[in-house]
Amino acid sequence: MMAVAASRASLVERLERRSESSGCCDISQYERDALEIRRGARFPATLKRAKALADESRLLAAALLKRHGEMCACEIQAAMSLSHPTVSHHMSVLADAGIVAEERRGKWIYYRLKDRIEVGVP
Amino acid sequence: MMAVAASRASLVERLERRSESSGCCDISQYERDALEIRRGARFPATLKRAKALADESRLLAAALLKRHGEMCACEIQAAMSLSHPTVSHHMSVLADAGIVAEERRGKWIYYRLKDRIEVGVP
DNA sequence: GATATATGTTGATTTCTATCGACATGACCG
DNA sequence: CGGTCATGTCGATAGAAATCAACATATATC
Repeated sequence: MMAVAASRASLVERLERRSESSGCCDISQYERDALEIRRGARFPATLKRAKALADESRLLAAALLKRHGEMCACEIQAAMSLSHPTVSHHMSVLADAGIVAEERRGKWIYYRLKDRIEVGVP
Repeated sequence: MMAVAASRASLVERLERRSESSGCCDISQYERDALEIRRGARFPATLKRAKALADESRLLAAALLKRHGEMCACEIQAAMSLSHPTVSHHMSVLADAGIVAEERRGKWIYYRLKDRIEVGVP
């Protein structure tokens, strides 16, 4: 706690030194700025999509779906060369992030990419 | 090793069962497909960019840079509310992924967003 | 209803990554 | 040159996440 305060104090001084040479605002303005971005409508969803695509297997699944349009879980598993629980987990992450849509047809589960899934900077 | 072979064999059977109701290819075709995508020009760079943006602090830094155009390391640190080594590490990850450009001016380091940094599905 | 099959869930284990204190390096100034 | 300051690097630690065997649940068939 003391260490945090000391670190913040030295950061305040640093910002002040920089402000002598070019425009700069108060440390708490930066903090508020960050809070506003985090609380923005797009930030949490963007972060979630980025995390979902930040795994090799999951990005591969997305790329496969882009190529084939629609695939069954067993096909995705074949391409990933992983165990079925792992594939189930990964596809659940993609679905939860709004990247894929799933559809059950009897015993089989089919996946498709959704629209507007690119990760841009919010 | 034996477990892997048994698992793959059961997956082969599963793919065959599905192929009776709709088109399906051989397991090794899926494996080759995956290898081709991984080896593609865009896959590694896309994965790297996704990983870089998949951290709350780094996505925040990118969003701040989008808003302000250019920021000094100390300003980014103020917004992130993290220690300077952590900020240094994060900005290094973003630079390495080709998301930010850095420019040293004396003792100060300035960062800017690069063009075309969105993460799409390759 | 019993059995087989496809996939979801759980928990343990391993791997990966964010974080920071300490130290190192480079720029600036007197 | 010595001292100060900004940021890079290192190593240890804690937390997050990928992985799979075992178990659970849902669907299909006889």
